[in-house]
Amino acid sequence: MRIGEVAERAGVSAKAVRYYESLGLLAVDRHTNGYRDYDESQVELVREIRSLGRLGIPADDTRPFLDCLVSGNLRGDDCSESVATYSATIDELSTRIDELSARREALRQLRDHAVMRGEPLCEFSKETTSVSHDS
Amino acid sequence: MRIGEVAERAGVSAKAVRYYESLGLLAVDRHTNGYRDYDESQVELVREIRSLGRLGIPADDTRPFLDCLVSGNLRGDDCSESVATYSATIDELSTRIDELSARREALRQLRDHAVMRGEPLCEFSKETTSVSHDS
DNA sequence: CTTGACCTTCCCCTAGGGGGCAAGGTTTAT
DNA sequence: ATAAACCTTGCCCCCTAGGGGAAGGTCAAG
Repeated sequence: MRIGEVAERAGVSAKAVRYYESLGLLAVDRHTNGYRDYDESQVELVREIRSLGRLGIPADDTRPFLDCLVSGNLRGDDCSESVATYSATIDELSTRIDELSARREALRQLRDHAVMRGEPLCEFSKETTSVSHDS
Repeated sequence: MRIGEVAERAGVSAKAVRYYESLGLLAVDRHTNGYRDYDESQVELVREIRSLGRLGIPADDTRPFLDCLVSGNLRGDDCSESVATYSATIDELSTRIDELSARREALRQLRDHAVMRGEPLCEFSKETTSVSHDS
């Protein structure tokens, strides 16, 4: 099977498949004319990389799942290393979410203070102040 | 003033200062020997870029704040364009936080299902199952 | 004169590919 | 046989926000 068919069946671009290979995630045979030659199991591997990518797991961190599949397991997460990767990714996401939430809160304060300085001391501002949903 | 002093006083690296210039955020004079020559106000601009960066506002999006300062305002957010940038950044952060939260929830489900498959049908598993704080 | 601190430009690196180009292989239709 | 159409190959540049380092110019002090 050539790269175009693999890409289509896995739902990614041929460029992405070559990129995964460049990361060492796929060991690809070559035809006599230099074309890459894939088999069915590698379509599954590309799908695994892709679906983990959608979950925010970087391609470089998918090796446990790929090894798990290559070892004969039906699912990439049927190995303890894969589950550990899940947990590590969850922790990283939590850290990231906390950071972004703190930034958002800081920005809201800055914005509110700026708006207050911009509309200073309007005694009857209740009528003109927007009460709509805040962003 | 040369770049090293600007960098030190603004709390960034000289590389960062050159990078800001390459983005068109700073208009920098040159000495006769080719060295960049800065004045006090540009230290303030670099500080503004840096502090906005810490809030998650990309350097490229700091122009309203810099223009506001250059126009003579004491604060970079004393202009409506700056406040609009605050709001836009808040919205982007909210979108990003929602995405990450959804990913985290999906990962938790996958992890929990994987763990259940890995420890199948343990009738007296209550004693051995960890009750500690989940990650 | 030389050392050391500081400056300059230039190039490669990050994650995950996207876009594009020139060259060459394959297949099908005429 | 050949042309069109499509596929594949490698290669290079692009994105963040600079970091690291090379190769070399400039200046003050010893």
